[in-house]
Amino acid sequence: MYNFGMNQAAATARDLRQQALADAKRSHILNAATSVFIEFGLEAVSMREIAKRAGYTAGAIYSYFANKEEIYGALLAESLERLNAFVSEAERAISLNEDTGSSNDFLVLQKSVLAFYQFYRDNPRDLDLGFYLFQGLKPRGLTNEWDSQLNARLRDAMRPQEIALSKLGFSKNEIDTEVTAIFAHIVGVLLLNHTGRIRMFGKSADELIKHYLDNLALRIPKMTKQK
Amino acid sequence: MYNFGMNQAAATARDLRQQALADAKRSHILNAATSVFIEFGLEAVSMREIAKRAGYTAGAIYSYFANKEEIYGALLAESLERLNAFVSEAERAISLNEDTGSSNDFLVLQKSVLAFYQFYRDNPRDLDLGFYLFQGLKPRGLTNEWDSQLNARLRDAMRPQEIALSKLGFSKNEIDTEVTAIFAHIVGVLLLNHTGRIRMFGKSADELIKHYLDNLALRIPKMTKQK
Amino acid sequence: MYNFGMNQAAATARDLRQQALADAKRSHILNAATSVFIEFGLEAVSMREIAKRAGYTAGAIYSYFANKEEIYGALLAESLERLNAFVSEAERAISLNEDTGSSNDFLVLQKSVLAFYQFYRDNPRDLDLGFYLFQGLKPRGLTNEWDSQLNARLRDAMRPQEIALSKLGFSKNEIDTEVTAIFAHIVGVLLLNHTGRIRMFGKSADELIKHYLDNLALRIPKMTKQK
Amino acid sequence: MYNFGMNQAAATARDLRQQALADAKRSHILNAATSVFIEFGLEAVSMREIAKRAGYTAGAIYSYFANKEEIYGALLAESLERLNAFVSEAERAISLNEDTGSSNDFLVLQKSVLAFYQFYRDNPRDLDLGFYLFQGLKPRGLTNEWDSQLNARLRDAMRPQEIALSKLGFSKNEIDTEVTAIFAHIVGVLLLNHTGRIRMFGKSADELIKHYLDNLALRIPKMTKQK
DNA sequence: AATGAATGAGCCTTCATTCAT
DNA sequence: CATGAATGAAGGCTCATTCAT
Repeated sequence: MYNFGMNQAAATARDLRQQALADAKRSHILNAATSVFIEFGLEAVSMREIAKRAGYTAGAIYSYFANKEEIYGALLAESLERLNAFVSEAERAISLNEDTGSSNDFLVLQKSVLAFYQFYRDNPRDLDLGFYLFQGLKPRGLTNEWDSQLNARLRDAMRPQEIALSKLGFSKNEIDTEVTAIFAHIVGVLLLNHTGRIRMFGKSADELIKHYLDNLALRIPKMTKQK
Repeated sequence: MYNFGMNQAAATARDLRQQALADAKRSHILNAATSVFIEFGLEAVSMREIAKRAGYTAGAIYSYFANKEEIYGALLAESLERLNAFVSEAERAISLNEDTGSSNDFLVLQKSVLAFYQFYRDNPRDLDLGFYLFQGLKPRGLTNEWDSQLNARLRDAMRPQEIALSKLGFSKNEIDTEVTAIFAHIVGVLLLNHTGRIRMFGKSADELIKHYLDNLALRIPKMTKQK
Repeated sequence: MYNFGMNQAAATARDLRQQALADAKRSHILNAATSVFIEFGLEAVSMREIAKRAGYTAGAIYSYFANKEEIYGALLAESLERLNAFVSEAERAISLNEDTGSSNDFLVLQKSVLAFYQFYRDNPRDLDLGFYLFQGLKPRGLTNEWDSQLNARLRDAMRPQEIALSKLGFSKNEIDTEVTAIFAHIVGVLLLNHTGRIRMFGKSADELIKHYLDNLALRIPKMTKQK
Repeated sequence: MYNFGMNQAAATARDLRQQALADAKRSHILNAATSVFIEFGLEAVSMREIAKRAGYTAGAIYSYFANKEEIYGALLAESLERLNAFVSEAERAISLNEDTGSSNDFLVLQKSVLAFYQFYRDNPRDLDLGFYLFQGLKPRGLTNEWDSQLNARLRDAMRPQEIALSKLGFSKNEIDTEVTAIFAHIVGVLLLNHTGRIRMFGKSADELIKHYLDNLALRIPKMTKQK
């Protein structure tokens, strides 16, 4: 009520500090969850285990997350952020040494696709999490709003591809098709690769992605027109 | 155990009979497991539930399967059998009203790919199992030999595609690449479809598969040569 | 399947024995529950505690009862059986040294009411259970059928009163009213007594019941008529 | 804590102010508890819930109440206050349009009994609390002094009945008996009604109370004498 | 071979309460 | 004074697995 000798700014500052602290702890718990997840897989991620890793009692976690599904959701969100950061970084790298001409558009497309692919290739646990996103999240933990937001972030990571496709002369409808197909293909290849089943075919994941991109190049309207 | 006054031959005959009986019961239990699985999904497949369906007690199952993972493995094998049966059936259907010419080879390729895809599209539970094969199976349930055998059956289901590709003029190496790519693509599309995330892109699974096959047609060596 | 050297009768005998054994264990668990209940009250009756008393693991209880509420229900049913046994016994005691005349009918009424009252006065834990019956049982544990059955057993315990009232000339409607009023009064007195609040009034429970019966005597149609 | 340069009088004045403040806050918390209790029942009254309603954190409550049981006790006291207010109000309503004569005394008795009954009939949550008072309150929350005080308030609510009975010619001893019996009867009827078990008898609570009052009328000394 | 009892570990969650800040 | 983090105990329940019979 009373605020003797503490001005509004100080109070706000304290709130901010506390908020930051809480965020840090949330983050700490999330890290614990991630480490359990990495070490033992998703089904081992129990509240008890997370708490143990984080140095807490099981009950303490509930100060930060309403339930288990919310933790999963947060894990997922964080993963998608990293994906986006990675993709953006790749895009920026290209822009820096860009030259002109439509050939560059395809290069951007390539790099964007590759970045998406490589992120999951090099971070297999995020792939697992991604699969979980696509399958297991219970309604409680994944409200429609949450769901939309996560979907949106996933699409964000594919935005560069869309833009590149657009510049390359694909129509709106074609873009949707190609982007979806690219996504599906990457997912398929990643799954094959991640589970080691790809050995069964004697091919490498990188090869397959390259193959797909090469064939995609054959379908580029602008290039085709130029012919 | 004891073998009072029974000669070796008789004993062997009895063993055989008993073996047959045991196999039949194993099969019976597997059927029960499958039905639970199909009806309620993989996480509902508990020992108790399987046993109940099979008309047994939970404990009884352990006379036939060492543990739960072994059942999962067997479930998987059975699923792959059904996949192969479905694909073979599709192939046979084509052969019956076959006409001559290389256009028919592509038709066979198409039908083979579609059969593979449709099996999992229409039997989502088997898709779940398939993902489980690729991910969750504990070593206990999946010995190396088992693994190879399951892999082999999976490849069997893609054999018709390989043959068709061969007839269409693809080289050995190209065949491997294309088959792997097809497989990856189908898997990706199925995953997208199964989890409903495909809606996010405004495309249908069938559309995507058709799109892929259409593009594949453009790469057929024989057809290209004919031009 | 096969039943070598064991005739049907033997099999049945074994089933019966097993059934008896299971019943005995159910009963054992119920006793454990009762003892916990008596010692610490209803809210201390947890599955873990019951199990501990019974010498079991918590999970083991679920072989005999589907859930906690079912245990409560069984406890209750058993309590009502004892109530009925007690009331019947009191009734029989009267019949033995019965003399004729309507005065005897009132005696029966008195004894019936008293038996009901005394059972709960002398078995306060059954009273607690009874209150629980009337209040707390969750739907799961108390299906409508269960509920009806328990209600029926409760009414059974009041049947002697109804019959006596009938013999004493009360009409059907009057009987219903009086029986309900008697029941309510007994319940109220028992509650007051059980919780010790009755001291607040400087009266004893026995006194109050006597008072009620005395006043009831003044309303007896046959006696009134005789006047 | 510290009292730098402040004389005793000033300190006392401040203490008083603080005491008043603390009382107000206690009251505020109690109101919150009451509202939770009325809305969701006793078992929903958790420290967290109370705190939330009061705009506090759970921990803050402990500045005003030693523990949960103490809150229950206070809740009870407040409930009894409302009961008394209701009964007094009913009494006052009669006094206003009073006429003379002994018939009015019985009317007052009737109204007093009815008010008591109706309060709990129409406020079932308070009935729950009442039962809790009579049963569940742990020693911690209910010191002897507390207990006496609550008892006293309960008796207060029956004072009008006692006075009316006295005016109607009942002796001291008879009054005690009748008041206790009335209380017991009301409690029994309320319990039956509240739990819905009354349906089992095909009677209504109001009917039963009326029945009891009618019979009580037959025992009124003054009226009997007049006859 | 099959039962059914039993275990023991595990699950998520809730709660009153304490305490440093 | 009030917060919010944290505890620790408890709650009901499920499940794969084992084992005597």
